[in-house]
Amino acid sequence: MNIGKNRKPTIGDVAREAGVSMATVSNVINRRSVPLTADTISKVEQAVQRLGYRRNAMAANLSSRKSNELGLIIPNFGGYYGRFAEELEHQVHGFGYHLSVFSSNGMNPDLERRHMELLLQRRADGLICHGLAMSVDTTRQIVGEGTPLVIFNGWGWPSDVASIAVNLDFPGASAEAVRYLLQQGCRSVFYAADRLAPGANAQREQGFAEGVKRCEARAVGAFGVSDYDGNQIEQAGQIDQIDQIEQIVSAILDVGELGVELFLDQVLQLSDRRSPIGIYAYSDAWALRLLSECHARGLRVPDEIKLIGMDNELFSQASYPAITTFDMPVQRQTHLIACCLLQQLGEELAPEALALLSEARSTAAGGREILLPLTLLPRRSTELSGNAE
Amino acid sequence: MNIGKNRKPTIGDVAREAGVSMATVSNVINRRSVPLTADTISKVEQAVQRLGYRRNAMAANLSSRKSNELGLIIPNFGGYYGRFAEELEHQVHGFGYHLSVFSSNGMNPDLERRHMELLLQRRADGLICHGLAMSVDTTRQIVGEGTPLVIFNGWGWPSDVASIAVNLDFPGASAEAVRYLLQQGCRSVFYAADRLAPGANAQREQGFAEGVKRCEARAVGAFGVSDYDGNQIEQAGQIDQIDQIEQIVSAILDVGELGVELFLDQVLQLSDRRSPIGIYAYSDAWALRLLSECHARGLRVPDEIKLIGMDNELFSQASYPAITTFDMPVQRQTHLIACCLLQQLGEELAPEALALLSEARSTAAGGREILLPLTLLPRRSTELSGNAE
DNA sequence: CTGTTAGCGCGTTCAA
DNA sequence: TTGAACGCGCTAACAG
Repeated sequence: MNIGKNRKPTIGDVAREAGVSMATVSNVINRRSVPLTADTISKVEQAVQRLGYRRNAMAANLSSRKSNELGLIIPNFGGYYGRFAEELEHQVHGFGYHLSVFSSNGMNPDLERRHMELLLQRRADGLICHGLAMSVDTTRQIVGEGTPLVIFNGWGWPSDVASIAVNLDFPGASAEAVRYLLQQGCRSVFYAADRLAPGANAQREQGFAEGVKRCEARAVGAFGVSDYDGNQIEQAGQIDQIDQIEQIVSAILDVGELGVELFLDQVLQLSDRRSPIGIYAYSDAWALRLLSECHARGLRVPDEIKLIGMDNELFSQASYPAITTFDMPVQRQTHLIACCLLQQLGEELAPEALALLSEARSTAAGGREILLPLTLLPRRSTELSGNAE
Repeated sequence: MNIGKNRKPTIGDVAREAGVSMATVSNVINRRSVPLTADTISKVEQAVQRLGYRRNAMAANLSSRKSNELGLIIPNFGGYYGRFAEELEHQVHGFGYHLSVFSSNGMNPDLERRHMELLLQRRADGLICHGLAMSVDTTRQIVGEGTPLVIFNGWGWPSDVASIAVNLDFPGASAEAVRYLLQQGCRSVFYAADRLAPGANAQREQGFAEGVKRCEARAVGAFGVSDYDGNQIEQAGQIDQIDQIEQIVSAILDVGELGVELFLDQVLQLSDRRSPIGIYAYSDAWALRLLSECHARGLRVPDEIKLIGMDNELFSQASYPAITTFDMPVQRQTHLIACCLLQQLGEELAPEALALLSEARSTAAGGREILLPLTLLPRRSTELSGNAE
């Protein structure tokens, strides 16, 4: 069973053992389209079995100039990103690709760089990266040309470095959070930001501000004073129960920096307390911490405070009361990403996949920044009449 | 800057560009120990720069018969396992190794098999696997000999397939959970099992049962009737406040199968309700769900129900009341694993690392199953006088 | 110090 | 169908 000293059996060993040529062995192993005798096949397979042969991927890849490997770089393995990785792995596997997943440990630029360098040295066929901590220039320099790069949840990447970006619509979701909080009776709304978090906080802030502005415009419009913007008014038409709003108190506070206690202090101070306070948090994790702090202070959720999170983590449903949050369309996102990348790699996509892709592209900014909507999942933490706690 | 059509520059191109030989280029790139003229080095480096050369890892690995790659297979990317992966990556990188992480998606045997096969085809230098879903025989057949395999959180692996196992002491922790709950005044204790979970549930069950038995023995011993086991008595000596226990109600119930509602129903039915009920859950996730259900029923935690989880997830601290749980010594575990593996790969370990390793080995069962203790983190959910809720 | 050369294990011709 | 031969890009001896 052993050939030499410690050497693993090669295709040549198998050929000798089976009494055929190396080419034949290769053909059998790779299930080529060349016609092969059933006898030959079984001879080879038996030899493979006897010798315990396993193909050497490095040699195969070197020879065929293709690694069938895709690289994924995410900030961490938890929650959304973890689900993302698992789903994407599944998707690309259907096309014969492997996915190597690396965490940049909270968007550490050095780690990002290192992982990316490794993937390129391994001649990965394609790269999928979270909006990176590295500068555009650095990234451009590293990835150069030749290796397709798809960005997800990253904004403003020039086309010469990333072919496309598939993003979640955090701005839209944030505006929706504001709208929903107001609709549920809040007259003061706050965004619990986390500016150091490895995610799209800026997009959330922008969307939050936008949402506030939009509602104010609508309120003003209802009073016949002026309007903010024709288009905005149109969208504000969705806001049905807040016609009487005169003034909305709103603010963006960095809970990451303040901590939940100081954050809540400021929130309570800024709001007039004559209506429930709405808090939209950067993530479910922050929402949970805030919820806990409310409990500790005897602030009733959702009666006095209404909470919205983001990510639909398992614990947001398991907490008490369950936290309203946004569902992340991980599957749609990974599917689109896989399609984009595989297309660039010259794979044959199914017609429906192509249709989906071109549809998504058509609605994208410049065809290069696809935006996927998030779905609000209303739960107890934002209910109107608080039965909960 | 471009050589041919689409070909990436090779070491040969660099050599030509720099006016030196391929071997010299290789020496410069790999920072060999051979002495090199500063002039030569700069010539090569400039050529590398000009051409945008990047070493081809596949060719290098093929030639050197070493991949510098370690493979890690975990059931999922979340929580403990995610932290584990990141930490291990960090550890092995110090020795020039890369870590490729794969999730088996909740211990799917097919995925495990596929990932393992891939890693072996890539000629990974070593494997680190969570106690696998695959049978021992299957694993033995796949991994064969030649590639060192270290198991973590897996029990009963024969030495011919895995060189060593580095496990967390779930049995010990579970016994400790029982002891602690009783000490905190509980007279009925339950283990909320999850038999389908991709983790060491059996070990927890065993430890729980052991813990109960131990305490009963101690109680009986206190009444001078008989004892369970000399050694057990000795250990039971740690239990200081429960000498008067006459009878402990205890049970193991599969919350994964029952769901939290039915589980709690049964718990309430089985216990006499004259003292707080202690519940030790398979994981923090289950503990949180149970906590939520308690809230919903108006059961006060920790006054009426005391809860212990496992994993020290972020949310267990952020929930209300904060959940008592066990801290996982991720760093110690990954460090030991890295040391074991690197030693087998012939790397030079630091003396202190070697000392640590041999010490851990000496206390291990047969020297091949290292057991790492978990630390209980007492929090509000098990406090004596319940201020919380 | 530097250059030459022979593999590493496999894929892919192209005649036979 | 098969077999021999070349190339993938690099490393490792050894020879200068």
